[in-house]
Amino acid sequence: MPELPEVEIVRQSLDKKIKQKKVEKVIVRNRNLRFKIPLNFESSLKNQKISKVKRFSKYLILSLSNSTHCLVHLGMSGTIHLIHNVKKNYLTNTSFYNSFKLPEKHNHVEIFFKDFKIVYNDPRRFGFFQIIKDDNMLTKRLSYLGPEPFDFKFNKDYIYSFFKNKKKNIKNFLLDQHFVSGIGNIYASEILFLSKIKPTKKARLLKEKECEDIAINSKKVLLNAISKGGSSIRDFKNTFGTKGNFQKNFNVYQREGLNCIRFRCSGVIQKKNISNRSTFYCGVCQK
DNA sequence: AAGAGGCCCTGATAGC
DNA sequence: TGCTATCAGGGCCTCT
Repeated sequence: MPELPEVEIVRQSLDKKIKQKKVEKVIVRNRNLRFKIPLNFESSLKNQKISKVKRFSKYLILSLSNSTHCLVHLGMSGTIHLIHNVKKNYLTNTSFYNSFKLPEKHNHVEIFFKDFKIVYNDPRRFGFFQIIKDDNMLTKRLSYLGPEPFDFKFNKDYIYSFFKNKKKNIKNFLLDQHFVSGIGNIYASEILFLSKIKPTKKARLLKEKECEDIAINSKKVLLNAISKGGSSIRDFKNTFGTKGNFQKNFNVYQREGLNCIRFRCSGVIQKKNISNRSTFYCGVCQK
């Protein structure tokens, strides 16, 4: 489900809702996520105020009033649902919230606030929750990640020099969080399409101009996705239950066999497995 | 050290 | 209808 733009959408709606709110109760129904949720997880959250909801790459960070952090990753299939006290829903204008029905299964973590709760649902359980002791530990925990595409460090020179002597193909590098963080399988294909680069091209063969295009188009694709509310394939919704719209803007992803949208290009969109992830590209205009 | 591949897990869908 | 195989937006671990 979530690449950087989807996580950012969740962050925005979550921050609006729980900033400065106190956690009243925590229920963990299944501790077996990617990492086992420790037994003291509940007590580390309870009675803490959420000072802010932040995000880095695909990680959500709930910063708590005692300067610890709750690090959250949604994995492939994690979603966060906002559930209001039912009684109050009839009295207030909440069609907004009611549009997001809580699934029946896989609600692993519930965090209660005064008059609502947030529920973490994750069928595949690739996501996780971790308590991080302080800012230093948080920095350490995330230090393996490369710059986000928005970072000024993610520029032509960085990319070009990183790719020196690298034998892997460019598609794999866009997915490599050590190189750049936040891009996932959908947006990797989209970025390469805009950059007119074939996903199987070896990284060390990229020209400086192509590296520059990657820097520019990575920002462009992700920012555009955020502005459209993320991509709602497989029903991604933000915490309020509103669907994103970016999937209507896919140029190549899930468009196998359809015509290339590029002006005067006669190509047809191809689908190819690269390291077991499906990859879409135009066989004609991406070189 | 870089790179390839397997694995964690459930659910939806396609094909027989 | 019911079986099996394949695929899904991520990332960690191991092996070479």
